Amino acid sequence: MKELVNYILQFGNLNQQQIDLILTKAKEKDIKKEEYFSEAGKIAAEVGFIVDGIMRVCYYNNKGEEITKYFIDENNLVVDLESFDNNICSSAYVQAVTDCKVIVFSKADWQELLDTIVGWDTIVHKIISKALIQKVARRSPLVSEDATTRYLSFMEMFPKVINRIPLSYLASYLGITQSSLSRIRKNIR
Amino acid sequence: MKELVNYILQFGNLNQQQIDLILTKAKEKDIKKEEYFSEAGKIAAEVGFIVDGIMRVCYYNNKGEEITKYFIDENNLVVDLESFDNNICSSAYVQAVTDCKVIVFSKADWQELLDTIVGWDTIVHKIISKALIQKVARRSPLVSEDATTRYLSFMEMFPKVINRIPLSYLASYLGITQSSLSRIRKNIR
DNA sequence: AAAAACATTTGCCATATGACAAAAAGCGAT
DNA sequence: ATCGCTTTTTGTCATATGGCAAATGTTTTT
Repeated sequence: MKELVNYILQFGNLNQQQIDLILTKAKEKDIKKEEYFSEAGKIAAEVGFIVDGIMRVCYYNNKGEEITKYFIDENNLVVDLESFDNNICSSAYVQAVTDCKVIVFSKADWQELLDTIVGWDTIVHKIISKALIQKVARRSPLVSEDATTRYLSFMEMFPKVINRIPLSYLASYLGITQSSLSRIRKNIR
Repeated sequence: MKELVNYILQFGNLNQQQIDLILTKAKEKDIKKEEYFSEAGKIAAEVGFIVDGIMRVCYYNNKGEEITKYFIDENNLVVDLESFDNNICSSAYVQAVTDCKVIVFSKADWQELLDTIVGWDTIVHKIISKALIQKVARRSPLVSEDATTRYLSFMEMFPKVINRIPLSYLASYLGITQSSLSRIRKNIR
């Protein structure tokens, strides 16, 4: 739980009592490779914090292709915000790409913490804003760059991730086919 | 100012006194076509609300091309969050695409409102989260769709915007060249 | 170790998009 | 209406990427 506490304290201060309260609600959970953290068509029920492993957020586009919207790795929150906040069914699902260890909070517990701990809502908002800004910042450049540049940027940005994920997932994240990506890799060597 | 008040009240309740206080800080401002609302290399100094007109958020990529990251139109907030929140220089700039009428708040006034009005921070966070989620949702599909699909989606999503913006801006938003976009338009007719 | 299942690479060809330049159309100022 | 400037369209050709299928490589199961 140490990682979670460190992560939270980056965004604001809490006293020991508050931290302890948060930790009473936290449950460790293992998610095996390829299993789901949350599913499309359901309402997101948990907030998670990835201690170890990589997940991906996906959806099916109108051509029926499975698209990886983004990867989430260690020391990051994983939650389908739109679904969680608004109690609406999600159009996306979150799947473990590798075996994952996560710390989860149920929706009810999460709400209770928000109601109980003064300042917790501010911290949560900061965490979420930062994550969203990051998502936009990562996804946006993909639109205007060519495939090779996208791959190189990804490698630079996530050197630790790139060798732990299947080629096909990365290709769909980058918006290219898996054979194109394979050729790009060959050209780079 | 009616539009601004309506917009705000969608996200939470405020009493008349609180609304009045907010309005004392609000200043109307006209920005002519092609003028800047905020500039790259500077720290964002204002939060704006577009009453009329369209703006675009841009940056130069590493090839020196000007990229339009997104368009913002009527009844939306315009603020460079990363720069505004963290007091860091922005890498992006915001330019009026048409003549614009905006309501602006200086950073100091904005901060004062946050400190004074109970519940205002929650409303602001909701507004910002929603805007960020929307940005991700709009930008993401561009990665995996082909150019024609991107254009059609844009048309469907922003029928009121499409005829008020130059082709070149839209092309850079969609991640294609302006001649490709021109050809795509021809094929659709 | 062999077989089966899955992931990646490669070949071949079709197609979409880019690059560059010129022509055409649109628009504002006089 | 005309001129000059900007935006959009079009032509030509080069190139990147996609689609599909086969071959190769890798991992898992038995």
